[in-house]
Amino acid sequence: MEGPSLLILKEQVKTFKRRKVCKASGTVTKIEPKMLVGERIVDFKTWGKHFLIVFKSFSIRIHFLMFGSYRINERKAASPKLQLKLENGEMNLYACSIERIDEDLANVYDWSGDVMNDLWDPAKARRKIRKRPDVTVSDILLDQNIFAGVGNIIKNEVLFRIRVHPETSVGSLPPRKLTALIGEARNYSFDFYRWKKVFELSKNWLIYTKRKCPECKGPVTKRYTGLTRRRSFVCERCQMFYD
DNA sequence: CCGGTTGTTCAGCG
DNA sequence: GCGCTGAACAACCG
Repeated sequence: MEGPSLLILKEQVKTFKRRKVCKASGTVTKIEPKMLVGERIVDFKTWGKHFLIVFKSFSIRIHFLMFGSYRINERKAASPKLQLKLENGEMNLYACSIERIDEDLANVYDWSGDVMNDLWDPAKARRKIRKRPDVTVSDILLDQNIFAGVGNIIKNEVLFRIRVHPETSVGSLPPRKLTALIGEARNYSFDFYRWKKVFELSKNWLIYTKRKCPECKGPVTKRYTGLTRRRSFVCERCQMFYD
């Protein structure tokens, strides 16, 4: 689950804000669900792929990883990692990682590193990238310390949109291409968000899982790129290799 | 029905 | 102590 999906979740639970937890249960082991009972939800926040339930003196961090899912005021067959019953509804979280954060969130998260946050700072991202010229664009986009919220789908679509090959090292990018990469990481994330809300995300993929390039109609090749070895779909003709 | 994956952490190694 | 690799986990789709 990539960053934009968490913004959608945040909207779906906003009616639970300022509500108290009436019941809490689940198979989670890192926290004791019962400790949440009686606590009032102060806010919901996201940082990249982290979904944060903020209580008065602590927060709960949810990470959905690859297979996590949720239901709001609905359930599915599987037993939830965490189920919260509020005064006005319920939230069911499945197959996710759940941790308690006792520190002040301001000391844990740098909001300017989240591509979808109002405080996103592209110049700061650029400075971080400049320090690691040998890293591939594939790996740099997936680096949560630089582009929190970007996942493998966003990576693929951003690289096609700016016509850069996934195996290009960031140091060899012309300055304008680097600007485009940073800009499109945020820009495509918002397109992802808008399309996902209307169930048209996959319909709008240009390169991800595609077999034919939408531009030149040539073949799309599948590679496992960078140190992360994540899937990359690439048009070898349109996504020029700068090196 | 099996293979693959919108992701991350950690053990084990040299 | 480091950087690197691969395993582990998980659930659903095609």
